[in-house]
Order: sequence, then structure tokens, then C-alpha cells
Amino acid sequence: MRVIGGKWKGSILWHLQDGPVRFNELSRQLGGASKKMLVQRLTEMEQQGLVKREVISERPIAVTYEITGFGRTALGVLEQLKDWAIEYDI
Amino acid sequence: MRVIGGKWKGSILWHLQDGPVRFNELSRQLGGASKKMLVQRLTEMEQQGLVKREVISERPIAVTYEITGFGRTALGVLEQLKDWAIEYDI
DNA sequence: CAGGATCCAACGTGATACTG
DNA sequence: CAGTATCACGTTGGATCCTG
Repeated sequence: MRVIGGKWKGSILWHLQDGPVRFNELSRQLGGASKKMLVQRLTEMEQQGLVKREVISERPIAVTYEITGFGRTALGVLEQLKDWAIEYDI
Repeated sequence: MRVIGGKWKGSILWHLQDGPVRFNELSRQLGGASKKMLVQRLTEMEQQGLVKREVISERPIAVTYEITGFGRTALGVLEQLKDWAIEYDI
């Protein structure tokens, strides 16, 4: 729960599924999330090994976040959870 | 996540596995949980259909909480989560 | 562009005391 | 026994402004 719980981590992993995404793009995709929130979650997820942060360029700075192998296993668990939620209509 | 997330729900379901448990007994089994917390979680879980509350006697009042069929499916999902957590040593 | 710093409101939580 | 009520507190999150 510490690793995959909370309101945003699942959505973040989901949006990183198909390749690296830049910070602001991710921010847009996640609609209701403030930038501060997103920074907090991403930092946390990087330390937990769920995502990998990569600086693409400086001036102007560009950063991408990419899901790791471990992150994909977490996403798998979340898929199980989703199937269960759908099955019981929650 | 709304249904099985958080710090306590998993433990509560776990302790109800083998039959109904009274409030205070559950409180003792869950060590660090305050009574207030426990009431909140149990009320919430009753409304979500995870547990069933039953008044056994009044004066002195006795109440038990029992896991429902739906609660057992939730426990199943949590088992998956646990296996994953163990596999990756979190 | 990708954050960091700051301020403030809302919420969750624990401790304690009380009740039918 | 199984809660309810109240308060004090720390944490969390959003909003806003700032920066290399």
C-alpha cells in the first residue's frame, strides 16, 4: 500500500506505459493534479524504483519520466485490482 | 483504492478471516489502532459491504464484526498484493 | 520547462473524557 | 462493552509566486 496506494500513482504508471513522458505533458494528462503533487509523487516513485527520471536537456530544461521494469510489475498488480473492481462494480 | 486502500482495512479483513470477532478483541489484535480509527474504518467497511456488523446482546452490549463474501474477494486481491510485495521485497 | 519556496485551508489522527 | 464527543495537533494539498 505504501508503494502503490494513494490517489495518483496508478494513473501515473498508466500514462507512462507507452514510453517516456515529459513532466508537463504528464501534468496535462493527469488533469486534476497540481504540479506540486506531481513532483511529490514522482520523486517518491523514483526513490521506490517505480519510475526513472531522465534529464534530456538543459536550457531549456527537459525531463522525462519512464516506467521501470519494477513499475510494470506494479502496474500488473493494479490491473488485477482494476479487474476486481470492475467485476464487483465498484 | 477507495475500498481496500489505506493502512488498516487489510489488517482488519485479515483478522476477521476465521469468524466473527468482537470489537474490543479486534482492537487488541490490531495493536496500534485507536478505537476511534477502528470505529471509522469498520463503519466505512460495513457501508461498502466488506464486513457485517451484528449486535449480539445489549446490556452489556456486545457486537461482532464478520467478513462478508465480498470482503473475502477483497482479501483475495490483497493476497495478490502481498505476494507481489514479498516477491519484490518491499 | 521543471520544479522550489511559501502560505494557508482542510483533513486525518490521537488523547481524553463521557455514555447507554 | 462499544462506541460518541471534543479538542489539539501534525500532515497534506492547493494556490501562488519565483527561478536557472
